[in-house]
Amino acid sequence: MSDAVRPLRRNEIRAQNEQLILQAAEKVFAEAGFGGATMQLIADVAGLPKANLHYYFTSKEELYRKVVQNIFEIWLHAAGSMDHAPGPVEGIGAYIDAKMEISRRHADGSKVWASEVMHGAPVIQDYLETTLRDWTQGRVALIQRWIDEGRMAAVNPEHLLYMLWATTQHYADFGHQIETLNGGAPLSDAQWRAAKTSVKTMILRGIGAV
Amino acid sequence: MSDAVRPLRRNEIRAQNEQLILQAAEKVFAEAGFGGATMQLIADVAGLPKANLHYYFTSKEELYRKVVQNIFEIWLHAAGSMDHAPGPVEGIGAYIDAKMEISRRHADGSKVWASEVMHGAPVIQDYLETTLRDWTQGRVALIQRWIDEGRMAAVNPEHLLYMLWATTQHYADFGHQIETLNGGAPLSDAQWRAAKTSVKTMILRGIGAV
DNA sequence: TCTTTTCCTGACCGTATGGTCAAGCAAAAG
DNA sequence: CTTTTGCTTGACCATACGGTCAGGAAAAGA
Repeated sequence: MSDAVRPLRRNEIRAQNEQLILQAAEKVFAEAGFGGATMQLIADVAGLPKANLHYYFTSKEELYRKVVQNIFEIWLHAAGSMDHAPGPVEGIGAYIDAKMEISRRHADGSKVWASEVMHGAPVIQDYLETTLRDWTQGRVALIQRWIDEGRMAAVNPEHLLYMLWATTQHYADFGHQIETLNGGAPLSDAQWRAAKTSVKTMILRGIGAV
Repeated sequence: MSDAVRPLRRNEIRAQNEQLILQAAEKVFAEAGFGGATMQLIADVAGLPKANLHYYFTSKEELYRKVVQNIFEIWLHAAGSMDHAPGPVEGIGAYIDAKMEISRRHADGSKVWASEVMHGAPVIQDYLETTLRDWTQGRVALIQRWIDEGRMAAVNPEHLLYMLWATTQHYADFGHQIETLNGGAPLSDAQWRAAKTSVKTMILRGIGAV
C-alpha cells in the first residue's frame, strides 16, 4: 500500500477514518446492541481515541443512524435482483442468492438491522413507511402477475416475501446458533452452497414454480 | 379477586412479585435490549420501587437469565409437538402451528431470545450445546426417516429446521416491520390464520409432503 | 515563509445507572 | 403479647458513559 508511506491527503484522511469508524461501529453495535455498545469500545476497535469519533460523528445516535443507513443501501441494491426476470424461478432464485450473499458477507449489518426493527425501528421508521413499503407493494404486484400468468401457485405474496426475508436473514442473525449446531465451526463454502440450494429448492417448490 | 382484599400470604407475595418483575423485565428487555434496559424502567413497568427488584433478583444479569430461561421453557414445550406424528404433514404442520402461536402470544420472549442469540448467546450457550443440539439431532433423524420412507422429498433436514425457525419466529421478531407494512395495524385474527396457512402450505409443498 | 484550515487528543464534566444499606413495617411463630 | 423472620423502600454511593473543550500538530493555501 502506498497509503502507508505517503502522507495522506485531507479528504483521504476523512474518508478513511469515517470508514474505519463505521466498520468498527457496525461490528460493535451488532455484538452489543445500541444500548450495550460504548463509544470507547468502538474507538478501541477502530484504533482511534474516543474524542476522534466525536470529531467525525457528533453523537452515538448519529453514528448508529449512519450504520443503519449503510445496511439499508446494501439491502436496496439486492432488492433489484428480483426485477427484470422472466419468471419466479429466475427472479426469486436471484433474490435468494443475493440475500444469502448479504447474510454471509454482511452478517453484522444484518444483525444491526434486525436489532433496529426488533426495537421498534426508532431510527428507520420512515424508511419502512416509504421505501420499503413502496418496494413491497411493487413486488407483491409482480408476484401476483406471475400467479395470474400461471407461472406459480396462488400463494399469498406478502407472506412469501416474509418467508424470503426470514429464511435468508436467519443465516446472518442466528449465525451463532447455526455455528454452534455445526460443531462450533462457521459454515464452509460447500455448506453455504448447500444452504443456498436448500432454501431455493424448498421455496421454489413451495410456491409451485418448479 | 380475593387477592386484592385478603392480605397476601408470604409465599403468595413472593410468587406474585417475582412474576410481576419477570413480566416487566421481559417486555423491557425485548424493547430495549439488555444494554438499553434499565432496572429503573423495569421497576416502573412492574409498579415497584427499584430496590425491591434487587431484593428478589440479585443483579440485572440474574434477572435477564431468568427471562431467557423462561423463554427456553416455552420453546421446549412447543418442540414436542413434532414427535408422535405419523408423518411430516402432521408433525411439521403441528410444529408450525405451535411456533406461530408462540410468535403471537410470546412476541417479547421471542425477541429476547433472538437478541440473546444474535449477541453470541453469552447466557444460554450451554443450552445451545446440550438441549438444543440433542433436540436438533433427534429431529434431523426423524426427518431423515420420513425421507427414507418416501413421505417427503430428500431435503436437507438441518436447513429445513432453520427454515421452520426462521419463518415462524420472523412474525414475532420482525412484527413491527410486518405491522408497518400492514398499514400500522397488528395482524387480525384472520390475518394470523392466513399467515399460518401460508407458511404451512408453502413449506409442506416445499418439502414435497403434499 | 506565513496564515489558515483541518485534524487530533488528553483531560475533564455532568449525568444516569447498577447496586447497597439501614431503618421501618407486617406477618408468622412461640 | 413478644420475638423472629421476611418484605419494603428512600437515600445513598461508586462507576461508567456520552459528550466537551482547549490547545497543539499537520497539511493546504497565499
